[in-house]
Amino acid sequence: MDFKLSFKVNEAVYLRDPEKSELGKLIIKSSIDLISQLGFEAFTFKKLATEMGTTEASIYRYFENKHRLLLYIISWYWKYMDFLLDFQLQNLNDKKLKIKTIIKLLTHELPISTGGMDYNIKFLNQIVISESSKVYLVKEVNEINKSEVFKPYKELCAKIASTISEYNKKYPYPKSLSSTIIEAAHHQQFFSQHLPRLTDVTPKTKNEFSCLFLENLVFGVLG
Amino acid sequence: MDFKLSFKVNEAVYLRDPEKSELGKLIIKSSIDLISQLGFEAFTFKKLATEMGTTEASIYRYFENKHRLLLYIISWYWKYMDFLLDFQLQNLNDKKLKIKTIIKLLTHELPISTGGMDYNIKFLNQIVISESSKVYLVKEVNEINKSEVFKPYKELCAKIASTISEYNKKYPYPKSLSSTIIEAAHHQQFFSQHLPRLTDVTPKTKNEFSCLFLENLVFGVLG
DNA sequence: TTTTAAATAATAGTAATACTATCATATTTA
DNA sequence: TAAATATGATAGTATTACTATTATTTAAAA
Repeated sequence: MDFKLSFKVNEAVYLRDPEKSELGKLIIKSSIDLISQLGFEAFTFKKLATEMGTTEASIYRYFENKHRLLLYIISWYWKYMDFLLDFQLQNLNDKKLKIKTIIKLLTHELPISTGGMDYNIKFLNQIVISESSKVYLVKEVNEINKSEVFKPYKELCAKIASTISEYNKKYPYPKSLSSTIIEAAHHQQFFSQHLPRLTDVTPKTKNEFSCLFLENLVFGVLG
Repeated sequence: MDFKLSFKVNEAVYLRDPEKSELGKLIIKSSIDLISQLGFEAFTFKKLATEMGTTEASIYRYFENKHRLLLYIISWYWKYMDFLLDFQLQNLNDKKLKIKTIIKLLTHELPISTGGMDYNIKFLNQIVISESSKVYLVKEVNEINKSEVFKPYKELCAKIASTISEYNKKYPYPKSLSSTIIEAAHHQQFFSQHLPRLTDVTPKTKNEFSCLFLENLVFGVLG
């Protein structure tokens, strides 16, 4: 099985499409490595350029600033999740199993053959957990939102919401529950790693914890 | 009723205790105003100093950097919430009502007579919603956590968790539910303001929405 | 194949940020 | 009254977050 995964990210996010050149793809790949290593605050275009053996100016031709670059990476991830969701939910008829599959997808490192994948998924996962909320928790959120760059997140959220509504037609908050489990999946994973007192994680449940908590939560509310 | 609210924030957060001088108190007050106005990313000590009519150097004598200052503000808020919680839960015997009170506290602008309060609570609230997760979503989280500066958050979380356990002794994830409702209270408020498609907010429910969603969620899981 | 256009590299430069250091002066405390 | 402490005023540095210019390489069109 030889294939390439590629997703079209909204043009407003970049100045030049990074998927369309080798340098562009290297920028994304290297950013994922470097952001996961340094954290978003310490990550700079200078460091990225040095790491890649190119210049700051070259990177600025692709992205206006590092926030846009992060937005690109996170958007890519949301599209990727959307794809995986379609892929894994197809042929599933059991509605409960559908929701369980969604929760597994949200709380585990993503499964994919490394063959078709240029980016380090383990690192991408860490970035999504620690940095994704920084793309919208900014003063300019309303401005940024106008260019529809948050669409992938909204679509993912809507898709999960429709699965929730399928499972329980009467539940009144499918979208809020959906965004809550996405966000909770991230912060429960973060907390269980770094601030375990904010969770009920135990050494034994370590890897399964966030998944178990969310399953209990979701089926608790939905019945 | 004439009183002053003041909470001891962990010494590791500051270089000099801002509660102990007029300049210190002005730093906190002005920071709350300026961060809520500019957002944390655009907020700098230079701008704060200019706003206050003092110098950068003076502010650096109180806080190592702006991240520590934010941590101070957020810690103060957590302690304040803890106090309000004690205050509002005292004499309440109905366990369901206790949880409802907690959710109201988390999802509404905080009620307090302006008399005893130096800080702008409306602004503080906006900061907590938009910026609070930035204090722990950093690469140095483990290092920072060693100095116990996240204790106020953990204690608040533990307090809410114990109320949850009181209500339903068998529920296995009181702390995770607690941190989840705290975080969800913030992001559902943020989303319903800025990215409403991620929620089920309606023009009619606007102000009550996050509260209603969380009540439904919590009593859904806890029975 | 040549011409042309586009992408990248190399280099330089600027304003702002995130600090650190020094010294004088004012204020408090011993 | 002396000594310690807090603040103000000023300066300075390394890094960040860009923008601009020109030369060189690579790719596309004629």
